[in-house]
Amino acid sequence: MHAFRSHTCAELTKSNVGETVRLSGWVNRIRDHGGVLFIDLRDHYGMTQVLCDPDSPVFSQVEKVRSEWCIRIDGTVKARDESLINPRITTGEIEVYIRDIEVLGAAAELPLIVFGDQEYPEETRLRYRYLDLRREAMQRNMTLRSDVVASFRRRMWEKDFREFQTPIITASSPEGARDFLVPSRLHPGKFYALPQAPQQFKQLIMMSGFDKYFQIAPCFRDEDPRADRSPTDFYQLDMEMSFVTQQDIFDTIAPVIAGVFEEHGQGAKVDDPASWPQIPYKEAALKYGTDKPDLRNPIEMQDVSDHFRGSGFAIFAKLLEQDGTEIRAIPAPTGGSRKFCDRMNSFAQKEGLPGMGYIFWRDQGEGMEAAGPLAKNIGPERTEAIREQLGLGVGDAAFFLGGKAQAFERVAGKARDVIGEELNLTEQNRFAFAWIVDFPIYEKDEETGAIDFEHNPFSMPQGGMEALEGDPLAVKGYQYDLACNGYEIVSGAIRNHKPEIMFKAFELAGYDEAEVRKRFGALVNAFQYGAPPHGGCAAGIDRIVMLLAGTSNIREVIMFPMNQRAEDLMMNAPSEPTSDQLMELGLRVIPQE
RNA sequence: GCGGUUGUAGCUCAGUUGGUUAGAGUGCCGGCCUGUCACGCCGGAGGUCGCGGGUUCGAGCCCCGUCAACCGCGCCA
Repeated sequence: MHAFRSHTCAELTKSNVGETVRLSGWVNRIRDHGGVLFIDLRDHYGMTQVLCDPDSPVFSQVEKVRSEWCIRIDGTVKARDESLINPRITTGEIEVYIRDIEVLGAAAELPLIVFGDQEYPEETRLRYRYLDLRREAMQRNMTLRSDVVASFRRRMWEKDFREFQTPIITASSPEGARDFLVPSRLHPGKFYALPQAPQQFKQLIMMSGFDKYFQIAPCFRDEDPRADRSPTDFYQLDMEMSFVTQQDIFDTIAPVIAGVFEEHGQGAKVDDPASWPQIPYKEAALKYGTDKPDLRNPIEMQDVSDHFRGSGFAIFAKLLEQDGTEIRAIPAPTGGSRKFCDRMNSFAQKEGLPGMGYIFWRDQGEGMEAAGPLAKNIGPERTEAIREQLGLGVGDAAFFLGGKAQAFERVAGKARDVIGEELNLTEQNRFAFAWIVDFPIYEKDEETGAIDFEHNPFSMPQGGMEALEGDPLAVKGYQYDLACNGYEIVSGAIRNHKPEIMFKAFELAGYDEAEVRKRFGALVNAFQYGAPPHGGCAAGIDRIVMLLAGTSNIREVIMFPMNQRAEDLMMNAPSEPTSDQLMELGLRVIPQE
């Protein structure tokens, strides 16, 4: 017999009754009845009830066993009495009578209990990740992750993409985020960098004639984390194609994404990729207040500035006299109660805005009555015009935010989410996708007035060289994101493969040719030797798995994540180097305050 | 860097208006129990109330500072 097991803990059925078997696993739960003692033995695959009584030669040893000990048992498979069958486990028809036991690994008192759904502080979970990962939900999440990656690979291979690995220790590639630097021992004073993405390499792979590339690629960025953003490193399905238009990229990757969501979405509705809308960035900002809208929520915001211009509501009327200001309405069907409106108003205040004016319409005997502080101030005619524009009626409400879009848009978008959720307007059990297109290439720094790249500098401007001759802020790129349920899950572009357009694009952002050659030398050089038009995208693996697992915390789907301060509590990283290491690298650490 | 929330037993949490000896569940240790599957019953150990200072006759609770965790902003695809 095998040293550790003849079967897994999920395998035994009625058909094995009478057999002598060997199982290994962890003690999930013990039920000691004095005479008879039950143990739920657990492994990756499932659970088997094993039992023991004083007739067993090893009873006294089995009695000593505790939760999470790793043990091996030999025993006889017994059928359970009809009344004792446990339908909740696959092995519920049988149990194994223990005749021999070997303790493979005893366990000390546990900092967290594997069995059950008890919640634990993340600090504990991360410090003892190997225990946390034993839990059913984490076993499920990590298995899902592996299956999703496998599914992506299979779907890409089926489309004739090839997977290539690109360097991890490489040159700093200034793409916007902060680099992780790696000191060079052979070249004291010089540093490698970890790639923020395989961006330049994949473009060079296109230069090299490979046509269709993909990779499940680690990306490294030294930025602060969020619930949906892992610090330090994360994984992307990175892909690039030659001789393609933006639409070709969509047509290629959309079925891959949709397929993975169909396969692992547990029956949730997945919007048909052919029907995914393509929403210009500007329109998304207006309607949804974000470039990653949740389209399960039907609410669309509208510009209602005209109704407030010169109105009796002085705050808005005055605001509108300034340049670049507007009044935005968030319609809230079925939200027509003062209680709800007040709650949303205080939500806006908590988010740092002065507040959110509102109007709601209620039934008043012979007709509709508009209530709320705004309605009084602007009068019945304007109120009615607003109601008509927004298509609202009795029992509905509308919220209003004013000022420069930049100042309130983020909160407006968040309010839209909260309203949709609280009023049950946001559809459940659905994955709603939208391409966001026509991103601006440049943005203006509010303080300095300087023009800089809004995104990474690799995108082809729509209109090419000609477009770059005009107003930089009006230039759109062949650059796109895919949003799903309020998360950005894909980002990509048709690349700028013409050196002269590239130099011009950088010039507008204040970088001269020498600077571009220095920072993107490999690409610029390569582009001189017959560059094919190309483009691609990258899909966030962690975020996709997070959505499929139904969690909003990315650390639930990463095996060994960092905490909020980019520390690995389990491995004790980061840590201080030895002085020998520093010496060898020619480095000295400047003590911090 | 900034803001919010939280910090009480190994773990999850309660703790009233500032008032005597800080509680519960779970886990742990011991005892009883031959059909449980979140087994049950009895008993026990286990506490720097994050840390420091202050107010007060008296602080887990109020005040100031500080540290940590999470969430968010800035930042970042």
